[in-house]
Amino acid sequence: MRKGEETRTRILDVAEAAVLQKGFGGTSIEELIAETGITKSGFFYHFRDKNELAKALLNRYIENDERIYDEIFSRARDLMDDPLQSFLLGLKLLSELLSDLPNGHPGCLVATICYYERLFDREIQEINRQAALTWRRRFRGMFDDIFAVYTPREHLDVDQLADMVSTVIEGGIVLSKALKEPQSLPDQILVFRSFVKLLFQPAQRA
Amino acid sequence: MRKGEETRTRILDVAEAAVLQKGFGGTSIEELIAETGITKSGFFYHFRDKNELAKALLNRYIENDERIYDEIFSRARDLMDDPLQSFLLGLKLLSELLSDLPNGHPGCLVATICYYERLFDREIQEINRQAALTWRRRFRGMFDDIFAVYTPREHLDVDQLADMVSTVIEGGIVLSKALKEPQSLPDQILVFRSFVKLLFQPAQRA
DNA sequence: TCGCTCCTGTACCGCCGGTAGGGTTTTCGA
DNA sequence: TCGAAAACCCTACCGGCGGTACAGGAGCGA
Repeated sequence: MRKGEETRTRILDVAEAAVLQKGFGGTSIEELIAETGITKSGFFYHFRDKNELAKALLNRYIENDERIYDEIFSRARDLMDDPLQSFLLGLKLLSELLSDLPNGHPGCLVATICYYERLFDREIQEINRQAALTWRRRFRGMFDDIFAVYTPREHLDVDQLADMVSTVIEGGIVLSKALKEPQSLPDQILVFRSFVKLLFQPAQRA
Repeated sequence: MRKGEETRTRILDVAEAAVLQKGFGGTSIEELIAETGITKSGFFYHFRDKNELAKALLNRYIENDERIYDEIFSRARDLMDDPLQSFLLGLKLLSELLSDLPNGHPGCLVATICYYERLFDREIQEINRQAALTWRRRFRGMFDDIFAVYTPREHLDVDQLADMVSTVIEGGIVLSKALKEPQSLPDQILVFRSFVKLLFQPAQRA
């Protein structure tokens, strides 16, 4: 029971790092069992096939992702009463967290799966879709709170505005990886932060 | 000569569609030769290995990508004298072009390769990096022109602002694919367009 | 007619995903 | 403490795939 969980976790750890570097197709099961110090039979005891590994990997990734967002934005809310200031602080904290990663963001599994769609069954694609929808709901809630207090200088759809957070993060990850500049991702988040600040700044200024 | 080029192009066409749907690892050479109606020997006559196929694919994709941006933004410049208005129009045209794709954007090869880095040699990674840097230079040039005329309401680094265009496009593609909502990508570009408009809007307004 | 481009055909190698099935140790609850 | 379930290991095998090797042939321009 306990031991099984641990081995399973170890496989997932190794697999996650490999998949984010080489994609699913580029990650072989034989390489995973070699690094985990397990046999092939042992692997297939835990996961029926590669698809089930992908599902477990994705679910764990999403869970962890949500936990991080929860922590950051609830801390921001504790420090700032105003919904706009709280959101802006959250973006700042997120940017700092990403800046502190020594090798940059390792990559997003949701994005990886997007570029692999045909290889996986509908269930995984649906998990992926739900993850993106959860992001939308999360940030939409924050923008709703902001709209209750502030009037934007430009009319924008709230869902699209909420999606912009995910867009900037996913796009920032891609750009960071392509450029081999880990700092790009946190920088892009701060640029987006400036845009949000601008959007809710009163039109008339002294 | 002529015939060879044609076959090569046909292989690349089939490969590009397959790679964007399943990634490189998920695309088998055997499947490519089956669809192209060629033999394995024929394939390896044109490409030494999968890595060379990837290189040819990437180079062709980037070339085509550049051509599209050239067309859109030069048309926008023809229609608008003002650099800001011209850029805003360009974003609009880009958004419309992407809206008209029946199945949404098929995916960006540069992003695909990012998530596959370890599978390819340094040369391909460098091509990828140069592509992202070319995007930066292109949009930086446009923002430089805008800064010559307008004063932004918030101080932002020009390179980071230029990168934001790529970020939004790449992120929009990922989100579009994850959500299975093709309209998200053009929508996100328009949200970004509003941000740019806001950034250069005079502080004082009637 | 020569030679080059552009292939086809055949045979083979080793890796990988996955299956099958038997055997062994570890763990934990009754 | 004992027994059963959990958590593996071992061996053998299959078919697909990336890639190699090499022989040969059709078409075509000089």
